[in-house]
Amino acid sequence: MVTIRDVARRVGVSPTTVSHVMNETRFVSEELRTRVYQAIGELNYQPNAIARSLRCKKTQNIGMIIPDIAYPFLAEVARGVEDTGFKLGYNVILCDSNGTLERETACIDLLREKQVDGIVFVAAGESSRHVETLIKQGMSVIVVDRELPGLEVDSVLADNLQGGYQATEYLIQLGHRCIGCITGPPDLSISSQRVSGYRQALERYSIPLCDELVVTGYFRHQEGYRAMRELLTLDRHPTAVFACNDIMAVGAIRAAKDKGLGVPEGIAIIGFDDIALASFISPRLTTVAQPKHEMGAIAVELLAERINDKSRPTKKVILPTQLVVRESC
Amino acid sequence: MVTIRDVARRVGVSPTTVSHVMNETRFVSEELRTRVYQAIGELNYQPNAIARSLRCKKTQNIGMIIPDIAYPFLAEVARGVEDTGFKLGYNVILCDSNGTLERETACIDLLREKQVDGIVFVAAGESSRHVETLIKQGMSVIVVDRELPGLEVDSVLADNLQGGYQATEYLIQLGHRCIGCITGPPDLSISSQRVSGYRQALERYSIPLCDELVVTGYFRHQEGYRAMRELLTLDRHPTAVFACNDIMAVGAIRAAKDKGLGVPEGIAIIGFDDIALASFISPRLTTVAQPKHEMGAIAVELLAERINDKSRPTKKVILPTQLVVRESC
DNA sequence: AACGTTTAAGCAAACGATTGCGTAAACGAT
DNA sequence: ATCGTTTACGCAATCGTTTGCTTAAACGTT
Repeated sequence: MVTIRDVARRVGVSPTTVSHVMNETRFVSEELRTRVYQAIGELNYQPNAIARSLRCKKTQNIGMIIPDIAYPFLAEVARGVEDTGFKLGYNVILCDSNGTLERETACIDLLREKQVDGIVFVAAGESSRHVETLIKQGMSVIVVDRELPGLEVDSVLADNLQGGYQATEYLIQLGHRCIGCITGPPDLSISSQRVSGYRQALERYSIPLCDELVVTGYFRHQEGYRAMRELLTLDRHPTAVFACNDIMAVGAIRAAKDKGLGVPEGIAIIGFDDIALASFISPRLTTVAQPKHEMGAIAVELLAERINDKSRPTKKVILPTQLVVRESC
Repeated sequence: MVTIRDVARRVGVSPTTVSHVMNETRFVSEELRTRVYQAIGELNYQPNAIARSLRCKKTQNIGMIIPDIAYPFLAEVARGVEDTGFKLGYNVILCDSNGTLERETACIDLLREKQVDGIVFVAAGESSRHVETLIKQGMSVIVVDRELPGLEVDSVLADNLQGGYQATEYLIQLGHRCIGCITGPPDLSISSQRVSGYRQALERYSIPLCDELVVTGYFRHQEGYRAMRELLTLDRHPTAVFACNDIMAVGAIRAAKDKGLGVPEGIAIIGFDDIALASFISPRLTTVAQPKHEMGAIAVELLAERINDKSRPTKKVILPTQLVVRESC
């Protein structure tokens, strides 16, 4: 491995000077500067980020803990994180928590050992204990797509309440009066917020809400499928369904069709997220879009701010959702 | 920050001893050992991986360069990588190359600076120049889902030829004689291999192949859509289409339906990859499955082998594909 | 000519771990 | 009692940078 010392030796200067020309951190004569750069080129020298990190006490790495990188919504958020992380000079260490608290804790420990400058956190559940201690220990953290109640922490998420309202209102405006809802995990506020939006819309239009029309689907295809079947066994089954994310909507459409119900003729279905495939499946999925890439981008920006100023007051940014009308309703 | 020295001081021993009890790298008396562990607990000490990396010249980090983490197939491979990386004690630094050679090179440089122990590489194109120099410089590399011609490098990929053959043969066995093919980027061998499989199957069953039935789709939804429209304008349009990946198949189904053609009644469509959503969309997608998670897992295993033995001969593992019959044909 | 000031660069100590070598104490053998 | 061995641990160098403190040389002022 070629080190800064090798470069220095070849030019006939001290490592100090080489360091200074590379970082432009103090004046070096034109002549030396060019000679240093030349030597760097000739030796194909690349600075050792590990050594620098040790000395400077920052790694320019951030961790990203997410429950499942193969979950389309998260993958797109991750793209945003990686993208603007790259722009801001950070690399991201990916940690898949598999949705379990256990792995989550293991990831946190690993990332601490690796001395990441900050952590982008999409929690598995909504338990905030470990995040709390993490922050107390001085780690910079940004929480994405989660509400960790009672925790002073930067966060970014979509306006799930509004989104749920938009979805439901749209269904109501189409004339539906019996509207089902397939929720995510009940302990996730992003899910319950969407459901609240659903309830508020019903209330606003004086439609009585009926508990058996709300069934939990845990944000997974299979569960969307199962939940829809359940809804369809109801004596007076819904004419429209709000699925709290797109992949459950896909599962729900599947279930409807399996029962001989066309979408949207037989039953209307609206999703949430607006994943890439939404506009291509059949029927094209009407859904509520979250600004996924932007969420990732803002997350990293907030995190960078926090890293550079531990004492700035926490921010919580809530991004608007947008109804995307296609064919499934 | 609490260092190994703090622990040593509190126990009244040298840092050496603390290091040795932590790494179990030489005998330390039972009594000291427990006292050290106790101090570690009390101080909430966590070793600094950066310092260790500097000294030991390995980081236990691997880089993963991929064109797009939001591409479902790659996301699932990435899960495999992250998963078994975790098991083998590696963290993965995610680098999205955006499919451009430029970003790819930038990622490589960054990862070298960060001193990763190895790189999991899903190339944007099939240019092997930078990978070649990377390897020459002593970096451990595993190439996934790509063939880099004329390069001595470990690699893992599915048997795309077989997969293309399976898909096409299945269509033929269903009675189709006029079969279209929507390909990936022409310069990607994984795509051209699938097309070769397609051609071989036609040949095997003595079906004349017709060039206008083969149109390039670049592996993207929109292109799948566009390509299908193109196929449907043909005088004698195909009765079945092999799309070289699932998301193009989804786009193709969309295009067929937009033309009033039902799937599979009007036209049969088969995909490739078997992404998670494939079994839930309508119609359920018949496709050729790649062992995505396994590919990621094997990639990391091979990479770990290579890291531990630079001189072992290169391996190229080719995983079998599997026809998954559902409803779209 | 003597002395301060500026300019351009080097010395050496960090950063926090690991590890080859050395050593004091205890023990056993003669 | 002497000497070799074993046991259980410490010393200090090292990994490759960065950076506070110095310094030699050049220059300007009186």
